[in-house]
Formats: sequence, structure tokens, C-alpha cells
Amino acid sequence: MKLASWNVNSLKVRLPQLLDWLAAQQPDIVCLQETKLDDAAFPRREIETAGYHAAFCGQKTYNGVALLTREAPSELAFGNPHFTDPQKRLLAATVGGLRVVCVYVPNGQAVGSDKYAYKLEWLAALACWLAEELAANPRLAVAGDFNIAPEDRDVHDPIAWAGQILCSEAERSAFRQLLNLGLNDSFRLFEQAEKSFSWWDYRMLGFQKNQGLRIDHILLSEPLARRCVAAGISREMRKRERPSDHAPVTAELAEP
DNA sequence: ATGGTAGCCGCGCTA
Repeated sequence: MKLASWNVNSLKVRLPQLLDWLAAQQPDIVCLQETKLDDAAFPRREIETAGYHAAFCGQKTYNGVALLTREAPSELAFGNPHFTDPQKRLLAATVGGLRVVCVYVPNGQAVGSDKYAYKLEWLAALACWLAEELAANPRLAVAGDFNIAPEDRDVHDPIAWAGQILCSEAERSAFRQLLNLGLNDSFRLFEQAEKSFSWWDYRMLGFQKNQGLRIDHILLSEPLARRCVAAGISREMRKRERPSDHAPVTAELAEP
């Protein structure tokens, strides 16, 4: 079973690339972030024609998440019951014996800003809810754009980024709190190339210079981590014309 | 050099 997550930065713009990539990679479950579409504008027909069920929770211009699945999803949940949030950032469903949570963690803008405080509150509430989800669903996957580079090795220039947004100690601590619930960073279950990133700024030739961060993650509960046989980043998607600023991340699970 | 680019129904904001 192949799991994937991709911040598409506008599903409208990236739909042709998404369909292309679905056909080539045949993932079973795909979490999307930053769809930037309200639900009425979601390209359901195109996704279904490609062979996927679609669950989505969107808004115009900002945010928006979606879950594409080969099998029909059940027990859909929109948002966090412990955190009232007008921003569409969270979507969960049960599919193929897995509980899958798609997250788009707030960016936080700058350390100390109001948006940063919101990010930390959002993450605390996420941990609270995931603890319950994990207790009810031992086979849990949490995938998405976490907007956190967990360690210095996930940052192209750790000195320049020290203490900055996406890398601050409070954010990293919040990420470790998620791991401490009993979740594993699937990417780190395997030997990986140095300087592996999932996001590169559009500006200043960030991708060409590999000035990136690894902020997109697939977290797996213990029973799923034991089944995980591969994890990676589809860097080639960032080389395309008119790319998202994020590359898709993937994790493959062996059948139980 | 506090810049730069991309996407949004925009007349700045968010990332």
C-alpha cells in the first residue's frame, strides 16, 4: 500500500500534474494540502475518472485539504473537535484498515507573531486529538505539510535558519510531542541521502541551489511503522514546469 | 542587497 502527501499550492493549477502523477505512481492514499478551492470548485469528476474517491474540505484562496483514496473512505472527520478553526486544515478518514489524518499545519509567518502563537496552539490541540485517535485506531497515519523542519539535518543552512520560523525550538518540541504519542517519522526509518528536502522557496533559485527544508512528513503509528518498507521524496516533481514549491512525500506499507 | 516568486478574484495578503 502506497501512501503519499503533497502540498499542491493550488489544486486548480496543479491538477494536470496531479493526474499525471497519480497515473504514474498509483498511490493508494494521497493527502493534499493548499488546494485553495472551495468545495463547490473541487475537481471531483477528474479525480474520480482517475480512479479515486475524493474527500475534501476547502476554502477559497487559502488552505484547503483533500484525501484521495482507491478504496471508499469512511468515518470522515473535518477539523479538530478540540479546536474551533475557520481555516480548513484538517481532514481524517478510515480507509483500507487505516486511520489517515491529512494535516496542513499553519505556517506561523514569524517567531513571536500572532500567527506563530496560533500555530503552536493548533499543534497542541492536534496532539490532544491525535492521542485520542491513536487510542481508538492503533493503525494511524498522519500525513501532510507540518511546516516544521524537525532537525538541523532537515535544513539546508541550519545556522542561517537557527531559531527562525519552521525551525524554532518550540515548533520542534511540538513535533517531538507528536512523535512521543507513538508516531514515527517514516522518512527516518530508512537510510536517506544527506540534504533531502521537500520544500524549496520559489525565490532566489531555491530549488536549483537545493536550498530547501524537509517540512512535509508521513508519521506512522508503531503497527504501521513495522509494515513500512520504503519512504521517500518525489523530488522530480519540483523540476517540472510551473511546479508546486513542495515535492510529494511517500511511504510504502507491506500488506499485514 | 530586508531582496526575491507564485497564487489568489487582488487593488495586498499569504506562503
